[in-house]
Amino acid sequence: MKRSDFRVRAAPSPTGRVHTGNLRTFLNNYLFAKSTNGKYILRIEDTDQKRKVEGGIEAIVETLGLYNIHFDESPLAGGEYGPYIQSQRLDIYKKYAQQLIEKDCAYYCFCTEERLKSLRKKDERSTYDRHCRNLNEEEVKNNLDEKKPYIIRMKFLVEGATEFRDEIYGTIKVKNSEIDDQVLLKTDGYPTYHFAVVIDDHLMGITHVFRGREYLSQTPKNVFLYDSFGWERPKWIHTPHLLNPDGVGKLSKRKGAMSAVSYLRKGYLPDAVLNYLALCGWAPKGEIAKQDEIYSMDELVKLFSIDRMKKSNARYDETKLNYINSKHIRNMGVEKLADYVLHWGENFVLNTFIADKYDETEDWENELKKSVEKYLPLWKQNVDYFKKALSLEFERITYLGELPEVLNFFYDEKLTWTDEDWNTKNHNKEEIADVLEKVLPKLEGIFSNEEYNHEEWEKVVRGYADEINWKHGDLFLAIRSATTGRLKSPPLLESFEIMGWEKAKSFLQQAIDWLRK
RNA sequence: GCCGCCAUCGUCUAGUGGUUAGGACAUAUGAUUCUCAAUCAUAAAACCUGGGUUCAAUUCCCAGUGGCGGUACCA
Repeated sequence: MKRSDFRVRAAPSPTGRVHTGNLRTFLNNYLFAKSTNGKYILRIEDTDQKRKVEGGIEAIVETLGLYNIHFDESPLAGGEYGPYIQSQRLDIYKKYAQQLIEKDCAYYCFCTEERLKSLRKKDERSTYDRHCRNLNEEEVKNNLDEKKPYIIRMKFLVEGATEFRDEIYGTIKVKNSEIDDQVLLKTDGYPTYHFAVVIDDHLMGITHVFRGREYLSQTPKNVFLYDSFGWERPKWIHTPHLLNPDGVGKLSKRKGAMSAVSYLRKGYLPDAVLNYLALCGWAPKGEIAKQDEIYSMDELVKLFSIDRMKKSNARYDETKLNYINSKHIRNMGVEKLADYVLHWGENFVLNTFIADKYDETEDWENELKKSVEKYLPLWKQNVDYFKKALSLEFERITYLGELPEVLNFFYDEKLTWTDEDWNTKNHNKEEIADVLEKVLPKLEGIFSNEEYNHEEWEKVVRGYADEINWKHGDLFLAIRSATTGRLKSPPLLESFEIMGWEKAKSFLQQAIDWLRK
């Protein structure tokens, strides 16, 4: 088989939610498909009617699109192997279930749920007792004639063991006595996962079943079906899980998983999120790995290979994600980043996605929305000014959501302070006010001369600090608080040059008033 | 309970039958600096335990322990 013949599918339930964990699974599938030049297919597994959700498919496709993950075939894009939604394939499953009965690989079961429940005692083997396995033809016929509700179960092997190969975990062997007579068709006529997945993967020509490790010990059920039909087994690739930061359990929303949309809204770059996620459980070969671990999507596609996948689970670590994101932001450069930020504000923060229907909006999202509503028009008003302001801050942030706040003094007319915004360790507020009042005309002197330079500015401030016997740092800090409203900011001179002296002067005066009030 | 899988610094990982076990994030210290960030330098930090096999085991085998997953008319 040529690599370009590879067909890989993602098979989510249409819940509309894409969280960190499943985003990673989508990514792994995508990287494998693209790196082998194969096809990437989306199939919706909506066989549980209780969990059916309206619009969930659109939400998933939309979300992945935001990350530049696209499908070659899907319910929305179509393809030769449709329908790509399992609830639209019920006749197909019924037909193949009948075939299995004819082959004596499956049987009707009329057991009630109550009966099955009573079989399941805690701490004991809970496999089905195979009560209906040996009903004779007449009994089955009678029950069917009586319209008794029924299900169809696979007639799994009783003795021996099932062996199969996983591309990551190697040869797996499970005793057949461990495997239940899995239900294939439910009372409502819908197939179960293990049945539908085999039928569809076969019919859709899936060559590589790339899925989470939770299916590993269940795979013999799939093997049995492939073998019963006489179909060629696909290659199985089970991938380790992403665990909670504390290492307990699969990553859950409660313990740090965000929705895929929320990452973007908060101001993580799509490539940065994917960069991080790809590195969980996978690493490029030592010799070709980049020291800083920063990879673009293109690079990931080039480097990806399943023999570099780990077998063990990885923990989710937000600090590493933050590092990767800030690197991606820096690497982008101001020009490109400025465009992206404007796009981000409009299309990620202010926009409402289909996917938002399926996740609660967090408080920070509402607050971010408010501040972007306020500042985005100002940013857009003068893109050149925005780029200059951004150039001072973009290397100081970890995600874009910080921008409205850190850029505020470039845009606000008035600043507000609290006592914590001043370094009052060495000097009290009155002293600071007096000094600011004295330093103001000196600064004005500098900026009124168009020929001023960096040395001159430093000389004036330091000189005055010496004069009044202040530490240089204390004076810079006082000016900083006055003109930016914070104790931490980009370098002052550069900030003044961008915001203009008039604005800085106005802040100084406001600060003096505030300190004295 | 039973079954399957896994096990390198706090975290993500590289790597090996003989290595000073490498990198990244995070942490600490220092340099630089008007603060922050960045940068540079330095430090601390790991082969789960016990048996084998072997001249030699972190590496191979077995057991234990721990973790994850499965054991549904969920996927």
